[in-house]
Amino acid sequence: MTQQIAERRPRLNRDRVLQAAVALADEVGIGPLSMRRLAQELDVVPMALYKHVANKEELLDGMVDVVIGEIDPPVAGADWKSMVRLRVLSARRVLQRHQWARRVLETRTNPTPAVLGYMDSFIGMFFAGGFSVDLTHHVMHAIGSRMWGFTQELFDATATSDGDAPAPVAPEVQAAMYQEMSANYPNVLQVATAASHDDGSVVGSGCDDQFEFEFALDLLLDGIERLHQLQWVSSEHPSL
Amino acid sequence: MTQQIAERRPRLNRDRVLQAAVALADEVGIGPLSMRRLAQELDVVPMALYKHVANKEELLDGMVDVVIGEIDPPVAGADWKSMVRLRVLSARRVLQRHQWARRVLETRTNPTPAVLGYMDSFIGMFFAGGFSVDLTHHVMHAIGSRMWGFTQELFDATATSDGDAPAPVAPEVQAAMYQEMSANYPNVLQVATAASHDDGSVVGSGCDDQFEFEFALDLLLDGIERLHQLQWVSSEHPSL
DNA sequence: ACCTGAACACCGTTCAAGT
DNA sequence: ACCTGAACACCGTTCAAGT
Repeated sequence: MTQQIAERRPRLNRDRVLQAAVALADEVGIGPLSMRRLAQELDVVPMALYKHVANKEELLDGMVDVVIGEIDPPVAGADWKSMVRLRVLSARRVLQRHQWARRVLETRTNPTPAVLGYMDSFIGMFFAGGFSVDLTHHVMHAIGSRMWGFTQELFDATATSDGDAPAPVAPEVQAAMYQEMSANYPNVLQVATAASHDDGSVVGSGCDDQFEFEFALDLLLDGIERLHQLQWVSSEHPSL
Repeated sequence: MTQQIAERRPRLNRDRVLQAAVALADEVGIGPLSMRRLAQELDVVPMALYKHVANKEELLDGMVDVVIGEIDPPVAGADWKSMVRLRVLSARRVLQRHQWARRVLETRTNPTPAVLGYMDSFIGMFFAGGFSVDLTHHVMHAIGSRMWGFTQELFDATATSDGDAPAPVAPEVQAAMYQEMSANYPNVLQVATAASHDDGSVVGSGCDDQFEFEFALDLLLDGIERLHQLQWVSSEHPSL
């Protein structure tokens, strides 16, 4: 009898905890994800989680590992540039499915095995392309978070803190914003309106995130290719 | 008499709150900065702060504004490339004095006037250099957080979460780490050792952050210069 | 071996009251 | 006009106890 009831809630284990945490974060965002809330979701008392995860930091580490596991492995038999490009765009798709993951990734203080594994195979793509260790090192820094398929966009319109849809702005408020912008930030306004001339909003970001991401990625990849062809070495510190 | 005592603790105002918050964050880090702790530092009950700052988010906004105020204005009469470069490096010095500011900046959900002002004058440097609105827009995205003098470095060794110095690693632990790295992450190890061959550590980042920052910055600036010279326009979407 | 309950030391913020 | 005190609804985590 009690066994029957127990079966309706299978034994907790690390994996079930992590999967539930990822699902919960996907649903409600990272802010409301607390140990207590997660426990509740699993029909368990908060302290039960601590048998499977040392503390909240380790929970977040585990969640990151789950997400990284979803990134495609490198495609075989292509040149380094397309391998890198495709991998980055795959990572991007994954991180976009788990909006919270970007921020959590940024707050990890030391890399988990999954993170190191990803970096290792990423570096391997440059090595396979004949890059020197030296150039590869600098290139990894230059690519930075783009390696994970995102860039640090301050104030990206899609990322509201509470996970709600952006609040609709009343027309008169929009007009007032426009006034203030044109008086104080004419350059910002010019760029913003040019970027969103085909959608209705004035200050909202009407620009194509994916295009911007690829623009910057290709700018970097082309620069990197040039350095590689020139057999650039850092010890000489020449102008690029 | 009571007036005498009151003079030893001058009236609170918004500026005093923000200055104290910045000083406290500089000292103890952003984690321990709570409304309660800040109030204590100001010899005041927590709720007293709420007369000068609507809530904690607004406090953080204000702190960001204080920091941005320390960035040098653009130097006059130089070409766009050196103007941008110098400004970014000035921002970098400021953000390095206030280590917490990077993370706080990243969590702002909508820009404060100081942020908009900085962006506006940043965009102005490209306009003054003859850039089209279109190219300027994409360039701003590509530069991203580098505009503020930092890049999103996951796991940078200087940023421990608690603000303590990195824990010293016992030699035998270091040896074990080396073993594990060479077995599982040979590429990471190769890059890491090459970068730190002149300092003692094996896995610690012995690389020159400033060099890496400028490497990536110049890679971008050179690519941007090339596009500008070619009068690149996004509507044609040519290969870069 | 795994889960529970009660407790501790924190948060940000509200409300009504004091001066 | 500004500051206070008590309270509320949350946190992560400890410890000792249950099964």
